[in-house]
Amino acid sequence: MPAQPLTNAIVRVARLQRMLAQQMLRGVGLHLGQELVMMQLWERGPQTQTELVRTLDSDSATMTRMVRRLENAGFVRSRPSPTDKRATIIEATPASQAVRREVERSWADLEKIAVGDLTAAQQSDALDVLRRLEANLDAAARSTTA
Amino acid sequence: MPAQPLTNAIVRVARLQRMLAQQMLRGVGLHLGQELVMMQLWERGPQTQTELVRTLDSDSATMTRMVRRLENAGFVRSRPSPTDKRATIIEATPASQAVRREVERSWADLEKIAVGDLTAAQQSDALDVLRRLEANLDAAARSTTA
DNA sequence: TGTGATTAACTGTTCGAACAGGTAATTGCT
DNA sequence: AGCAATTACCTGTTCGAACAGTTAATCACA
Repeated sequence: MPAQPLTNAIVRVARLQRMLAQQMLRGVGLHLGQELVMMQLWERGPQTQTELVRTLDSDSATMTRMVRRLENAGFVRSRPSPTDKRATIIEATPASQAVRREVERSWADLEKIAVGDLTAAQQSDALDVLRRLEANLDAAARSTTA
Repeated sequence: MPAQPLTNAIVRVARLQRMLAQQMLRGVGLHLGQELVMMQLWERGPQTQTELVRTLDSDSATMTRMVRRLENAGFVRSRPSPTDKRATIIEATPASQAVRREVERSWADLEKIAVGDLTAAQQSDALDVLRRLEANLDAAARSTTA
């Protein structure tokens, strides 16, 4: 029994989830994290890098390079914004649609794995617990960041 | 409400926890992940790199470089194993003890933040939930890895 | 005892994550 | 209109994470 049970449990769960997601994405040709960008683009359509950063709670520098790699890999295309010369609009390429279904299936599988044999009520409890933890951590993060 | 509620919740909780841990470690001079190595060495004493890799569920290549950086930073010292010429024994330096208390306090703080105002019963429930998720994910990870 | 498999550590490479800065475009306010 | 602050994006750098492949030492067993 570790000294910080919750903290350690979160670390372990997150690492396992990460590992599984990575395995699943491997066949698709996406690196861990890139799937979040693609799903965002598939679902909400073309948008600015800054919009992606904000929605995914990411970093400007990380997004610049991630977009460049996705572009080199043919998953994404970028064009200058017509209204703001500083901004770049990113969109999923038609070719990327070929892997969309598989990415979405991977995430559905991941959820299914996590759920396991939990009953509907237990799933709901689990979600409550995670939301509670998130709220607690978020409050602390906000107070030290701000 | 996201399509994969548990998956997304885990991702968010883990990211917040990570951010907070990083903030806390910053003042100590340790990078995220290095604190796990140090705590292992502080608690269980000198040990082989391979032992660290196994206990922390890490990677041989990652550990090689992490140890080298910790050594350059003065937190760790390495010496050849007397019984196995392939192996290196790593130990925490006396100097590293200066930050031990602060690292341990940080982890205690992190736990306290996660716990928030949860009652003892709720904490126990939360732990059960996380253990359940871990077991589910672990089973899947093992079956695909093996 | 010698030989083939395993093990411990290392290098090379690519990636996301984070921080520090830097430039050009835009906005806000006087 | 003009200037300061903000914003969007970028580069440089350091880190852990993961994968592939190398070398040297050790082990297992025929």
